[in-house]
Amino acid sequence: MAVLFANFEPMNPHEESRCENCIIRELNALRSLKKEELKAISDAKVTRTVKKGESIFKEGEKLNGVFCVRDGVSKLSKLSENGKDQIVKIASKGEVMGQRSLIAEEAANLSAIALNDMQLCFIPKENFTESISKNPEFIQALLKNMAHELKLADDVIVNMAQKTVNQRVAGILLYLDTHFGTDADGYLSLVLSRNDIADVVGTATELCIRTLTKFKKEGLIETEGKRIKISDHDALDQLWDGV
Amino acid sequence: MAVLFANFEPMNPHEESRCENCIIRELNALRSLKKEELKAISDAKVTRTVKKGESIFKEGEKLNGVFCVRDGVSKLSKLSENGKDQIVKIASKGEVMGQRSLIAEEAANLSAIALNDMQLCFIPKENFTESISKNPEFIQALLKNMAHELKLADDVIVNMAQKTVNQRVAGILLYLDTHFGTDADGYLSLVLSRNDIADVVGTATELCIRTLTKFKKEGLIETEGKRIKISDHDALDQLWDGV
DNA sequence: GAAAGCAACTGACAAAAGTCATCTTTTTCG
DNA sequence: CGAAAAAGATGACTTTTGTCAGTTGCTTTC
Repeated sequence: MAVLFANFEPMNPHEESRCENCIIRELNALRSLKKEELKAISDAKVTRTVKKGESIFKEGEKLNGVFCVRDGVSKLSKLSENGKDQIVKIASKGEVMGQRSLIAEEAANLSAIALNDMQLCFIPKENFTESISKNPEFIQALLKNMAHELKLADDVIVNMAQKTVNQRVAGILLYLDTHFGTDADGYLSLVLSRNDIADVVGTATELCIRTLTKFKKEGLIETEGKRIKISDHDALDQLWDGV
Repeated sequence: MAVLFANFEPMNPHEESRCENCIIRELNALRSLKKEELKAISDAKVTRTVKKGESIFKEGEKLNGVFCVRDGVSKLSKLSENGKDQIVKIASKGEVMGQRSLIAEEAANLSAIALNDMQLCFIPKENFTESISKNPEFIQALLKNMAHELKLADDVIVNMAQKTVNQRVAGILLYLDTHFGTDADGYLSLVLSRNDIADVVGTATELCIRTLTKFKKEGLIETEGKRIKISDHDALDQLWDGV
């Protein structure tokens, strides 16, 4: 399985996207939040609309709550010292952004930017931390979750350090396929700019484009504008695995 | 500050290294473990000696406890699919290994190998998980800790993806300096093989050696056998920062 | 203390990745 | 709509990184 992000499993598309559902899904696999807590959180939340390209929060900012993605997709990136952005995570429906910062009581380490029009729920810090301090099951679920994310992060470190750009580009394509699926024509549903793909892979945009062009010539993918269709999934898998 | 590992702050060298201290230090900045719990853990622990080069645990293994480092240094690495080892962390006195796996209830993601002769305390799973389930302050300290490690891991991802081998070699030298200090002659106290340095940096041993040779010619470092002395700390800093 | 084995090192070359300039296509917006 | 801006694409070139083959030198061990 192509691990380029410390992400959660793909969401069941039939799942509802109400806020109650979203916080349960991300933070609370064990359904450990009590009814009253959900109600309290639900009442406190503020819904916000963010347009494509707009910033949700920036690295270094102090967050006073967490954002739950109701709809749309956001990239979480960090500016490296050489001036290039590195995309560390892609958050979509049902995922929560900012909880790491709240828990660690640190400023945000990443910037969040909307990749398309989004609907967000904002849950104030107080509601979030209250659940942490008062509900042991909730903390345990959170802890387990973080421990799992930490493993995935280690995997990403290994992949970034050891895989070639070729392999990592194959990886992001497979990732987009398993996590966001394809449209009616077989094209990857989540359309990223070449520049964003390069920022995920950690390479220059030109090399990213060249790599995609090469994949196209080799019959691994087809493209139409910025849209990409995977035509030889197995070959991409093998490329990723280094066969 | 050079972040090549998701590690903790350097340990105060005057701190005692009894087990009570070690688990407090790593997992329990808030001194949240109660006296009786410490006693119970202390009684249950098993001390073990591991010689240089020996394995402590291997990735894929199921751990039935955590290891606390009493003395010596261990590398935590993962074999990438292309057959190369990537060192993800260096654990030294006072640090705990294996807790991530226990918390996530997953097999070990990393292998631990002693870099020199070591003294370890083994704390059985039951003692560890009991503290987790019964002591809310303990979990909170752990959670906060994990959240912080996650931030560091993200930083490492960015560094591996965006920095050159040159910069990353400078980074590990600075890291070794701040975390393990120097001996009487000014040489870095923790002596790694060129191969291990390469495995931290994520490059080939030959390139790692060449880079060190270049640093030597440029007057950034001096070497004597495998020992390394930093002669121009500022220049290494600037290199790391990409100035 | 000699042989074996390993780690450090070097040269020569190949492959991968980055950069700069330029051109084309698509998208955005007044 | 049409101009301007942004994104995509490609060529030519440089730099970085990887690989293979081999030498040197240290250290371990019988």
